Amino acid sequence: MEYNFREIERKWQQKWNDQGAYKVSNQSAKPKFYVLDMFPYPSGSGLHVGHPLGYVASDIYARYKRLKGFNVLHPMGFDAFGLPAEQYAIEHGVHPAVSTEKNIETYRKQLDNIGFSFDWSREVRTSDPKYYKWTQWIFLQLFHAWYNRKNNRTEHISTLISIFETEGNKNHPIPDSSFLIPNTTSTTFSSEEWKAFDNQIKQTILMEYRVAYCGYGEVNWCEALGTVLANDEIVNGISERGGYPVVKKKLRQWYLRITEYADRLLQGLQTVDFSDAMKEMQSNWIGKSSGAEITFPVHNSPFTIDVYTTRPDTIFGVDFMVLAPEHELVESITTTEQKAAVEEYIAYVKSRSERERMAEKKISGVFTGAYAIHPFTKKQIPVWISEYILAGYGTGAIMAVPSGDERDHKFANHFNIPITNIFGEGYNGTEAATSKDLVLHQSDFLNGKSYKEATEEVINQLEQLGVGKRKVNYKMRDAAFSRQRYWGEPFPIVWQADVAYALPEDELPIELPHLDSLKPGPDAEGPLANLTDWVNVTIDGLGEARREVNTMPGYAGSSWYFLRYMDPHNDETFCDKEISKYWNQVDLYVGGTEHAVGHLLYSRMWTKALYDLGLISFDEPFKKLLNQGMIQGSSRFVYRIYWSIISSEDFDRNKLPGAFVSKNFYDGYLNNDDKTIVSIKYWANNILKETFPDRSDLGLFDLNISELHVDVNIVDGFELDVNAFQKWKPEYSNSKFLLENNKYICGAQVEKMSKSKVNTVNPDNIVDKYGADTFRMYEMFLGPVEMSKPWDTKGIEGVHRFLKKLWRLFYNETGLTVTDEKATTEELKVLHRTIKKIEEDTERFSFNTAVSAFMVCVNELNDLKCTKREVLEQVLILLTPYAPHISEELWHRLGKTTSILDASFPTFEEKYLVESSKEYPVSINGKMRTQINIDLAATQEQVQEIVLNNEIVQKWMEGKPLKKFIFVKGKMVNVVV
RNA sequence: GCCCCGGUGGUGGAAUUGGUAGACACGCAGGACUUAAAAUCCUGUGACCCGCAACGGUCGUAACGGUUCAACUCCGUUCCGGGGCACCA
Repeated sequence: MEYNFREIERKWQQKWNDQGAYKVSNQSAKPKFYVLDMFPYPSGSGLHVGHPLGYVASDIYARYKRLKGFNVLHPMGFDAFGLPAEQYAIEHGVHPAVSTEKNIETYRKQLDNIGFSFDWSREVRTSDPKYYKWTQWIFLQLFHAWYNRKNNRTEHISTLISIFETEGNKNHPIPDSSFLIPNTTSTTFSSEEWKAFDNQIKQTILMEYRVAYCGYGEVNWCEALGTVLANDEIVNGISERGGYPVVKKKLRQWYLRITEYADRLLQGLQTVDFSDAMKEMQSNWIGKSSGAEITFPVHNSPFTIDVYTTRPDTIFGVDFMVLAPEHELVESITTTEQKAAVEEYIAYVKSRSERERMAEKKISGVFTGAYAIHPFTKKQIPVWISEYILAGYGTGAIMAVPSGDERDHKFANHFNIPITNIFGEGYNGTEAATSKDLVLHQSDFLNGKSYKEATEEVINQLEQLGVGKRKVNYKMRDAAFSRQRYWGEPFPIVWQADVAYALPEDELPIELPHLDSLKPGPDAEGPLANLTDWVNVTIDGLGEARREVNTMPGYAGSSWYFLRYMDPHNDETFCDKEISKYWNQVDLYVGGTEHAVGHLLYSRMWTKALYDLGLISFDEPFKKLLNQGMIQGSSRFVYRIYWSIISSEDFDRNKLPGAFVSKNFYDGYLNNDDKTIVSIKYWANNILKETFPDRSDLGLFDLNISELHVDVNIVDGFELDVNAFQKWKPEYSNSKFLLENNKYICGAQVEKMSKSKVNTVNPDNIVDKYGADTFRMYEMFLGPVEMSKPWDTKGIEGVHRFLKKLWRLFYNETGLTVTDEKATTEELKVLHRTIKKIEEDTERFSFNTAVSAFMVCVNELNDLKCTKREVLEQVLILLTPYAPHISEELWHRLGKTTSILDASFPTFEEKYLVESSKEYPVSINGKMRTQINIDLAATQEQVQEIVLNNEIVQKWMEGKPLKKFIFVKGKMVNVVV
């Protein structure tokens, strides 16, 4: 009986599916466990071997927990809305709905091949109206909500209105402190004033408080994509997708007021089990810093400059000030003499694209001619502008302390600004003293004080003088929440006279209308603006209105999908509160780090808002996050000669065959190795002679070789399958190959796995060749899940061999060999050692070492010729999460009638691992010297005596006196002499 | 520039708390079976040295230094690779 994995796997996948073996109920006496994968975006190129890495890991854990007696929720779905889907549709001339459907089907098939235990009856698709009805609904809750800073809660907007009606907004200032009440110069209003405002003004004011709000702001506009991008969708100033230039543009945009949650998002990190790297990435993104805002009056002028600094203690070291070139005060304070220079500089900064400003690092700036007055010394401080100060951060102005800040120091040196040393010997005159451990000098009342003391003291002084205050600052901005796109959720919003009105909840979903052409609308609006019939509506009680034509961004649907899995078919609510109370937080969330500051922050914010509004009962969505590494592709290259030919008259270039040289020759060519170049040229000229026998005038003019990606699937290791290559690229079917050792050797490089680099490996091929169980175990065997590594199919044979070996523990040529005999102690030792190891390794997500442990176990049972049912059954259960198909098959072949999926995880029994005597490793001065067999019942004194009397030990001690005798963890001893 | 992670045989990687470095697998070499091949199985496999033997010695976890009876593991400095953030005050 051979291990026929194809038949076995097909059979069990079918059976499990038919029996609904993975269906999970919302009611169970068992404890719950929620294992979630980041759902994939179904791209046109299908799944590659990198995608399932995390899914295999989570599937193993989910199956393991099931064996451990948990009611496990392990769902899967598709993140089907968003820019990529729209672009794919545009490129392929197919409607997004159609191509998305097709891609999902491909993904589904590929996923099914691998034998995951997903409960597909709970599948969600963000582009399904039944799903996005609730995305829209949640949006409305956020629109109807405001963030109450007094109690740090998201509340319904009605509570804000009643506050306004009784006391105005004096206790709840507008979040944007520079916002002025329309037709006034005030930022506050009384209850009487509120009551007197007309509806439009009231709505404008309320908009300033809403959690989901609309505002005008500078956004990242991408002309080529015709849409706005979020900060985290831009890489180095160009769009992440497509690599198009991005410029600043003022547009009406929806935002989520995520900044109000900054502190809670930060504090929440302490309650969740994320990796330190992930936590750090998020807290860096939130970017909380504390310091002071200080006001500097401008000499001989009515203006003042507000700066934000994290080092107010260094205030006596201020030698100059710097404003962002875009700072609003620049024009007002610049002196007549400096006007020309400043204007020239501002023009220069404007002429530089965002890209250039980011890429370059040279020091530039110009003096405004103005002076600020130091709040304590009353000294005059020159005010400069420079592009290294950004208008968007802090106040857009700084007090520069060159002796304490590296960039300020370089700036001062560059422009010969004298530097005040406030750190005494701590500052060496050549580079800034950035350490916080230094004591202040030349700092008046702060002299001799440390960073901490001085900061306290100076802020108190500033506050007393009324020229500064303690200030906490965040780097994070509110999240842009609208896109000028088609393929996303429409907003349940209509506009009338510049006021946004929410559509009633019972009209949801606002379905995305069908659109044939996806070209952007007029005035930088999305494609929906073209659909005038849909856009213009008449609303009961409101009259004629215009629909919001933006759609929601990709992260809208993914910010709450983990809740929908709990109760996916509910038409009454997004997720029944009792049910979400049962499943509660996601116990294990598996996915890549690339979502660190996008999706993960947004879903954490949504969860907090929903929690505040009383809709769910927990405020952190993910208890434990496991980051899987990326599987990179290992690209292969061939090296083609470009024919540059000397000829006296025309010839048919089409007849020229492709000419490829093996890697060795290419290396020689790169290194300018004369011998290699001569031999390549000789070879190439021979090809010319063969191809054009009657043309002796043809000759190679210059050697020019370039590398070409070649499909990794036709390369065995590094050796190219020449025939397959010629089949793959028919234009090279008559190509010539310059071989080394009779082989064509390819070059290699580790790159991101992508279709364009033809280095993708389709899991279907691996599964077909070795089976899903082998594939699953091999993906784990590759290394720790968290680590990125290049895909390499080479070692897969070893894992496959392991499964065949396992099969032969049950079967030989004649049939089933399993017996009901009692297992020997030796055999039980092997079993229990394995139980312990598998349990420990699975619990700590060390799946690679677990796979190794299985291999050791089978090798040992094989050596013992173990055929005992008692042992083998338990091994199968252990193996189920890792290789479910073969386990289930053998389980049934042992005569079981119930599924192994419902077995329970074996209990480890210590007694089988207890030994009566053991080899004590003995080290002398920490160096391993020998092993001595000692009865475990021996006391420490007896062990010491035996060891010291040992011949070998005595030889090594060479008669030196014993200094110390150390027992190490009860398993070895160290003799110190 | 700053922050984080990492660097272990020919290769992927083990070593969970400072306690026998190199588990497991690939590759390679040799052998068994076979007419042959595939498949399978067995043996060897960090480097160097000594020797008839070995259950002998020395070195060895990027480099250097430190702490310790004992360091892949902790500390310091440097180099290299990967990722993140970026004139963020």
